[in-house]
Amino acid sequence: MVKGSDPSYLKSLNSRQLEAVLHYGSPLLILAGAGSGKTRVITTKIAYLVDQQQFDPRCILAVTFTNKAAKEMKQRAVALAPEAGEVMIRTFHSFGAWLLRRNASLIGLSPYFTICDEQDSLSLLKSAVKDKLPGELTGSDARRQRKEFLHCINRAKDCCLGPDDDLRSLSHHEDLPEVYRAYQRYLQRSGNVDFGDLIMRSVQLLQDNPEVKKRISQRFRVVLVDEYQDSNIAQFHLLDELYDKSNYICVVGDEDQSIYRFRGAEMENILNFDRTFPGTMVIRLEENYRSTGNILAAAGSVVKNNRRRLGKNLWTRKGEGARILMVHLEDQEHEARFCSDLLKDGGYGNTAILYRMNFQSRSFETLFNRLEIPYRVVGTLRFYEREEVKDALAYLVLLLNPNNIVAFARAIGKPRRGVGEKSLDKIKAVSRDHGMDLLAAGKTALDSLRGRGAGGAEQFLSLMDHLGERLDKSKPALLIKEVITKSGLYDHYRERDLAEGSSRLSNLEELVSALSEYPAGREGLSRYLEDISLNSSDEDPYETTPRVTLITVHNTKGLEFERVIITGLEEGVFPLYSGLEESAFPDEEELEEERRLFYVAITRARERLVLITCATRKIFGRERWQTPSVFLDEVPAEIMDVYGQKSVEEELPLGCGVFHEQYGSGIITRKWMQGSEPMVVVRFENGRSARFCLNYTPLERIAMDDWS
DNA sequence: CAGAGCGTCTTCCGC
DNA sequence: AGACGCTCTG
Repeated sequence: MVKGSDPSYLKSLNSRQLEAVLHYGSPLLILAGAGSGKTRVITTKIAYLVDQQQFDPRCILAVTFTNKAAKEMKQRAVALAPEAGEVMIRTFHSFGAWLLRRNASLIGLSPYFTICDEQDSLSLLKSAVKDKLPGELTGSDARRQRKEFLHCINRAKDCCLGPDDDLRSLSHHEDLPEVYRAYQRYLQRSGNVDFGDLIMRSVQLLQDNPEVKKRISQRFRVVLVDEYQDSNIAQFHLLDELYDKSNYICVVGDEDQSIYRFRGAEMENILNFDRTFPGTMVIRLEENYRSTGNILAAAGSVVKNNRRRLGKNLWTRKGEGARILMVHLEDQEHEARFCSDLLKDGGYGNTAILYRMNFQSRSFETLFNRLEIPYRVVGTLRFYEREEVKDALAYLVLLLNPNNIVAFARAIGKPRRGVGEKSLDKIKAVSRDHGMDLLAAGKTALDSLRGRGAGGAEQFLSLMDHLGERLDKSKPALLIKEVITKSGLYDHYRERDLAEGSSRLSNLEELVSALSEYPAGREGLSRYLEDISLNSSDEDPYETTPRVTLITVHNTKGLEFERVIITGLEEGVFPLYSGLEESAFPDEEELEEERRLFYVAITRARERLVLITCATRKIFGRERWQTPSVFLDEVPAEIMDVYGQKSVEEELPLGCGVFHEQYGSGIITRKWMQGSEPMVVVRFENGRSARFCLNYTPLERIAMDDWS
């Protein structure tokens, strides 16, 4: 079986990596530290299986976390062994979509079902709740409540729980089951699934249809999972359904990099893997090829404060490298200015500026635009989430799936045709009562529509008829072109561009060219729609000028940069306090997740690491005092250089003990800015409180033990 | 039914 | 500070 000599790609591996590549048989857990050559191991393993072990590539399934990672994995595997091109490499969600489409009829869906994003989900939920609980959710906080419900529903799906299951661990809201049920019914009727459904319904499909399960688990003899630390319970179930004792399963992950708890990731999956799959072999990859010694020391010293971990020790053959730079600044404008100063060395392409929340990019963008520093912002406003793009696509979505309520409402209402809520409700009612799709229902309801609505609806429906006739013959690019011109969207957006100085028309042109790569007919269109709904990053591959990268920490997963600047290292920002109240400190689990996030951020750096903390920051349009992140204390002082001084604020954070010459010892209970004057309220030992301006009143910081 | 004007509440992270 | 949704008016 095995060819005469080892292929060259095995020779460059270290012994642990080699062991992981060659292993076969029992379940395998690879604990791969940051920068330990994880992707290389997986791709080599794939290549080895198809190239040396003569596995049929179609028997191998590799699951990644992002489409970008999937793409990269395939490229690298193919570079090692061309046969790997046939291996199925997908994200969990994309695999779910594949499985559901092939078996759509078994679960009462058209194979052309559409995957809805959060916006679509919210609007579906709105209609569902309106029918179900009239008047219930119409208050001023209706939107907030819908979001809350949707959040719970998503979490339920992450756990594979349906509306009839016990949901009390998620929310005690008594309406949740009913809202969930109504929402699911709406999704089904509308021919939609959401992200959670892609996994949950796949699990159900396999559980309810033994013959499908048998077929699938016989096909995929080898299942590889990357980023296993971020899998959720539903994904675990899916894996469990695919698993068969005669199959080979291998998961790769790093519990220290588990950063998606907020959307249902379950660290227990990786922590318990060896118990769940008896006979598991565990291999640790601890040699780091990315970062200098000092950077690894910082990372290790931070993450060792976490209790929930399996533990590993990263090491490197590189030297200590440069010291870590820690910077105290006044506010986010100074933060941006400091970064621009660092960039005077011209290292645009080698530098990434990391932040916890997307909106933090603003101060950098403003300044960099002014200074003409080239930058790219990773992962904001996706192209297909733009209003005009969604508008045009709604017509095509509706062609493929004429039950799609969201797309129907969007398309018939944009541009304005005089069809409003009333007319729409009539059409929906006809569709429901007569069991016809929305386009057919529209025609039936035409007679009963009054006034402006009638003419508009008729015009719209005849356009859809015309497009429908061409659906199977025309290329998607031609169809969308026709949609844009004949629907009136072109005129609509030309006027708006003129009025607002925007460039939405050019986005529509971009849409046409994006579609031009897809083949004619339903299949091509359907493939395009799936690609855009599951693809997060659409980076321009023709990008050549070196640019600074502005990116959230979450988005840096799997990336590395020569120089990394982590900004906003302040209590409440990083670690983020999610509660609305200032006092909503994170619990231990949340804090550990934030710490892992910080760990991920640090380990993105190859050579240089800069940590920035500001004394004040504008949040929600209000200037707020900030306290340096607790994480900064966890980086060893002996490998850091400190720039800038601690401000008055940092020396006297909220809650610290202070001494006043006259009044004695007390504690700071409030802080705010009065104009440019920093003010505090101190509660003294005798129980009395007093207000001071820090510029005029000397307060000495003391340890709390001194007086309490 | 559509657009203007106004009040609200917000924004973590993302497949 | 800005987006969004709701209300009011033509």
